[in-house]
Amino acid sequence: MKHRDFKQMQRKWAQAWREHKVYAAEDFSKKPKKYILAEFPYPSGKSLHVGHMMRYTLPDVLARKMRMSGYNVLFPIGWDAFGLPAENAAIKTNVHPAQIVKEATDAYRRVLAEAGYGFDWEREINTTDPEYYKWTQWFFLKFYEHGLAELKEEPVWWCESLKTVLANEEVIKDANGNLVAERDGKSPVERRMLKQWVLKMPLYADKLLEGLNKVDFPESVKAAQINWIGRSEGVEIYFTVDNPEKDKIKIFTTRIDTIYGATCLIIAPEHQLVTKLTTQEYKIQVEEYLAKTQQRTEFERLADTKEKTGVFTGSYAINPFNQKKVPIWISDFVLMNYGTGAIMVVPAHDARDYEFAKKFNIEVIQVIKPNEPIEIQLPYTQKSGYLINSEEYSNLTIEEATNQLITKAEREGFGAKKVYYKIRDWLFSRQRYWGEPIPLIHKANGEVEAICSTENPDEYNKVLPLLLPDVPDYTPSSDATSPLAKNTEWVNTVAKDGTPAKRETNTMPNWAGSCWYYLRYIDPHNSQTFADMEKMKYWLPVDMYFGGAEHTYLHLLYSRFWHRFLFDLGLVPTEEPYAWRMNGGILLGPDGEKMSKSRGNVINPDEKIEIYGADALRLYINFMGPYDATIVWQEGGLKACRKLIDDIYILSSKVSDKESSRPLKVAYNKMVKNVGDMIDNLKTNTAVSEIMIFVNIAQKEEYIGKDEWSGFLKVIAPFAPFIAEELWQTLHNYRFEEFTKDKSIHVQPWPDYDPAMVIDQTITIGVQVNGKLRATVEIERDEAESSVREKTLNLPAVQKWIKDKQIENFIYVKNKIVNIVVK
RNA sequence: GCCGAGAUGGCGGAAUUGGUAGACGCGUCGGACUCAAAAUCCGAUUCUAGCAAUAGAGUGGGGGUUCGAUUCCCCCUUUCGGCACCA
Repeated sequence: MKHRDFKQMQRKWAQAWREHKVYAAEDFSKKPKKYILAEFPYPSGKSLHVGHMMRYTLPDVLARKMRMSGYNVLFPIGWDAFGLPAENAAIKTNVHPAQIVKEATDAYRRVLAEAGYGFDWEREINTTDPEYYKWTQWFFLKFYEHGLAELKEEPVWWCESLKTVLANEEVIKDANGNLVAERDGKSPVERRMLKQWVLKMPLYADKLLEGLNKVDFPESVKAAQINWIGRSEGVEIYFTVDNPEKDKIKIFTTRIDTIYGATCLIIAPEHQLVTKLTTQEYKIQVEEYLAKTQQRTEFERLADTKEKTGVFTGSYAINPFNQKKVPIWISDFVLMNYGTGAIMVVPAHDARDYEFAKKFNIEVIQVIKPNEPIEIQLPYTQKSGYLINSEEYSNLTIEEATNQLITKAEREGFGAKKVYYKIRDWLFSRQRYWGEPIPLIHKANGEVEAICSTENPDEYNKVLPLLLPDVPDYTPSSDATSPLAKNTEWVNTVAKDGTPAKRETNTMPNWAGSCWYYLRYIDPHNSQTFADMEKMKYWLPVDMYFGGAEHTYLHLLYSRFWHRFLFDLGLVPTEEPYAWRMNGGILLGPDGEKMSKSRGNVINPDEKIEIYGADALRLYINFMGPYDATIVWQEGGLKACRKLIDDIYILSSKVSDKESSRPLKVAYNKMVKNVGDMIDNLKTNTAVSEIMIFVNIAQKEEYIGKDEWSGFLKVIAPFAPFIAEELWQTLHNYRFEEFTKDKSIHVQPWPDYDPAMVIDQTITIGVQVNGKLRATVEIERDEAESSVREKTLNLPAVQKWIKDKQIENFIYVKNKIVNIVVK
């Protein structure tokens, strides 16, 4: 008896569960809450990708198990639907992006349900829904009102093939080291000078760092975010130029202790003093150098780190500590957009400085010596040792010297402590159509005005959402103007004072909507506010957050920033949005290579569900390995899972009113305990193994008692929700027409196990002689050592090894192992 | 260069606080059923030697701690991912 008509069954139950709201979460329930979140999909293309299934399967198993274990579980889903794929498809097919999104979400919704995911469909959200983006716009205005959203003219990343600017976080290196758009992994980017909206994320750098101590994220994510934020504590020192105007050059260093070893200053080619400091004598060389650096793209400048280049300006500066005169050079390895755009060169203690000094014959003075009298090679870059050649600071430790040097600089006014960060402003405007309109206007006099105040509901409810208008043509252009600019009727408006004004025509990046979607799930239909505070207090923070590693610097950083800002305004109850995070691994094709259409090794979940059924595919995804591992697809494993389901159907014919045999009861209780523990520890691969072990044992039995069968179905319910439901209904002789939520297996309590049953009374332990296993012996649980000793010493296999020898030590670890040490 | 995570049979992967390494599954081999194949079922399967009992080796490599190490410590190799002239 096999059940192969899974398609019809999947559809039937998916529909019934949805109609009866089997997976609905309850606000303010007295049960303990669990908010389990998996990153919501971007609906593009025809259907689900196997990556989606990799991402949602384990969280779904967990959510189902938690629900059965008595938790009030919130496991929601929605659509992150603004952005390029829908827009590009729209341009190509001449269908409105809203229509494309609708078709895609309809398809996704159906497939997700038929794959057996128990989402709370009552809370489905869509970032492109005006009722949703009304609040995205409202939040943006909050940033604007608090001075965190700003219009800035600076070099930004422009992507010509996507025809929009991109944020730093959206620019990555491809396999060849070229800078490309993260979106598609191939479109090259270039620098352009443009006036754009930014969110001032660096102002939250310290809070974002501190917040990491309060959350349970993988080490890799924490380390990566810390590195991306790039906090660096140091000192700014003002060197005086030896010229009639006594110009000051501000340098930044984290190694003030090495200042007596500074033998040169270097300023960036873009530094404002370049022209002034260049003497007549060096003018030609400097101009040549500047021309050469300008030709090099930023990419070349960053990539070409092997060979240092530079040119002397002809000017000198005075080290304020020892009045030493040092030459001022220009080099493109000094970056204008970090620190002060000027550095002191200490060749003896910095690898880059050393390289530069060697090439241009700059003096090298060693000022730090390691504590141990060991031979060292310059540059000595370790931050340990004591000072030499540093006048009154000589012989001090690095820490002592650092403190004293800072004190002196601050007292005498030629320096100050300073912290710099690598993290930059978040570039927040895009020149594309399919995004949230930015709710600001530009007055004729150049002033920017918000279209409403976020403090006044009467006002903002009238003008928000600022609807995305229709335009004759969404095609983006190369001149960095947005398609919205083509709708002049929409663009022309009036300011509050009645003067003519133009609307901001850039749109928000598609990351905007995902910055707060987890808040909206909590209260998706609220028309008064983005989410009710009491409901947020009940549900927040997200207890477990599953997603992709690619979002470490993007979504995961952006949304933490967004949330922390809202917390500071008192709008959300927690400092951090996500208490715990796990990144999903990657699924490789059957050939062990990354899946790609060109390689033809892409696994299509629709196809697999068609052949093997959703339950089998879900079991296999759980079985193939840990959630965060990189795993190779093995069709055989999927077949084995299909076979497991067939075996379960066959087993159902053995269900009897008689009591199960003792061995089966033991196996059952162990299975219930192990599977439960393993799901709780997210080890669903071994949980599936435990189910297989039980099935293997049960197959050898003549019959299975109803109690064990009923518990077994509950245990498999999170993994194989369809077959579990089907067999549960059969077991109870329920009629489908009379289905109600409380008859569903998925709301039944998780089965208990008998602790006495899971502990074996007779156990087999290993017997070692000198640490080598020589035999095994059967003992009673907690058997006395003397008895175990007698038993083991008499074993022939042991006798053989100890016969003429003296027993030095007899180690018996209770119920675990015996080790006989002989000489 | 820096940061993070890894390295266990032919393959995916298992192994509470250190306590019988290789669970479970795939694959392979042998057998049953069949005219035959598929499907299914039964058995074997870390490697080496041996007909076998058995012995030796074995969790990337080398040391160390321990009665005992996949697990703890030190050094090294290597794979994957990320960052990278950030002063």
